[in-house]
Amino acid sequence: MLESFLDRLSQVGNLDDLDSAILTLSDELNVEHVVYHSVSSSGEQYAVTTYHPTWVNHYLGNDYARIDPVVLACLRRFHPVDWKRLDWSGKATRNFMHEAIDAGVGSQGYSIPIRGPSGQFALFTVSSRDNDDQWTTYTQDYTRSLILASHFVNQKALEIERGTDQAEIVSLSPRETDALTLLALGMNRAQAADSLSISEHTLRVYIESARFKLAAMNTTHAVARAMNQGLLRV
Amino acid sequence: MLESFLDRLSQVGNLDDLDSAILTLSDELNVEHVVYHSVSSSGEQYAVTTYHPTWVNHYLGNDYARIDPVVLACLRRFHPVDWKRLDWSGKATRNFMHEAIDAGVGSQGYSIPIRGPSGQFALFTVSSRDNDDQWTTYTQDYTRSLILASHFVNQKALEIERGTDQAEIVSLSPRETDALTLLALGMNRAQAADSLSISEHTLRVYIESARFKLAAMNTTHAVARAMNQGLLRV
DNA sequence: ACCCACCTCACCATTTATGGGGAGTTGAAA
DNA sequence: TTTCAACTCCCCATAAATGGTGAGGTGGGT
Repeated sequence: MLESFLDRLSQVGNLDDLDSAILTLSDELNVEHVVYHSVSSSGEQYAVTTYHPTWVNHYLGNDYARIDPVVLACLRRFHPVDWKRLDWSGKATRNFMHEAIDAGVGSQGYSIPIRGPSGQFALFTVSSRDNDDQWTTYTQDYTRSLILASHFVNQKALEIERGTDQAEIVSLSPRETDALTLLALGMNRAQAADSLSISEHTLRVYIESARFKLAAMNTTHAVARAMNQGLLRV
Repeated sequence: MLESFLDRLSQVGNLDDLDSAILTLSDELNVEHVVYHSVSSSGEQYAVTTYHPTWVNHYLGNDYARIDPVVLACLRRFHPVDWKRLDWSGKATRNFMHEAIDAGVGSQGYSIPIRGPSGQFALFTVSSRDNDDQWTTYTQDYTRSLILASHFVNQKALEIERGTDQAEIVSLSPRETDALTLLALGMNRAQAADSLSISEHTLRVYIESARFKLAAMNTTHAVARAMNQGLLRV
């Protein structure tokens, strides 16, 4: 049922094309609203949505991603999230929910978390005003299509964002990886050096060269960047 | 074409069931070999494969994941990886490739990277001894099935894993998140405090309480753990 | 054959982070 | 209404990391 969308997606060459391709998804997937929102590790965001711009601005202006139960749940899960199974108790949360519904967001929703290299994180969401039964049927019928759509949309978005989908090629030497890994595990330099059976001085050299390669200001930064780039098996 | 597998998967209740369900995939997906390999942030590994145990042990014993171009590429990409498009030059790499082929791995392969919450990373791989043309046709026909299979296998694996070990739900306060985020971006305490318009002393309190919540030995460790648990939007 | 990336080791001075004390306000949940 | 978590501010002493500048050996790739 995604044929025409996937065909169209393969023709997409820039973000504008992608925008309009994604907007056709609400028809193809038979829902009222579609949202694709990606955040890269460098903080760049890309979002396409059928929501009203007023709501989008309100959401961003209030930094609602911090309290939005959908976002919070997706950050912790691999499974797609059905909105109605989340915890909507709490004052701020319920207030947010009412604002969202008033803004036409739809009371039913289904969100798929997507994770890419270098700490990229994206959400693919569909929402409607169905009742519970309709929505249950819908999600059962469409789960696979939604997963595939989210996958291919994200793939295309990453492809466009950086020309290829290859992450920047920072490569650490084995020892540099060892050093950062042990530091990420909470050791100090003395412990890490001991664990690798090298002198603390030598360890420092690795940390410093890793810091340089990663263009990091300090050790914590280097570890954070290395983790974001999937360089550490912690 | 995945119907019977997905049916079977939904019945799976433990790792042994999952093992045998995955092993049926080579028939269902019409390939010689199937591999699912997951590494969680805490370092626990789970793997199922149709490869010969001798090869698996050899691979693990030599820590080949460090030089395996398939693994290295998947760590950097979102797109599935067709083995034949990788760079197999380099002495160690070519040596590894020959060993793999001799062990019956198959010269053609297709690997899908999968990322879950808390830094989980998994690979879903199929491989065969087809020639280039056969393989191109195969991957075109089966891409979607492979993506869906990888998704549902990983979903089930996480589900089982989570059932067995109670995932501790560490939650950081907004300020704690702010503090760790800025440190992860490379700021020192003075800069971070300045950026948040609070005193450096106050910032320290946040860092320390975050460190306590995360059971971290030091700031670097706290940032690493927070990132692994998807607590930071860096 | 040569180059370059990698691995290994050392000292000194300075900047930063950490450990251990306290204290007062606010706002939301039970 | 009480309780508790979160937010804000402060000092002192010590431990740890960083910046700068070295050097020498090995192995793989062009």
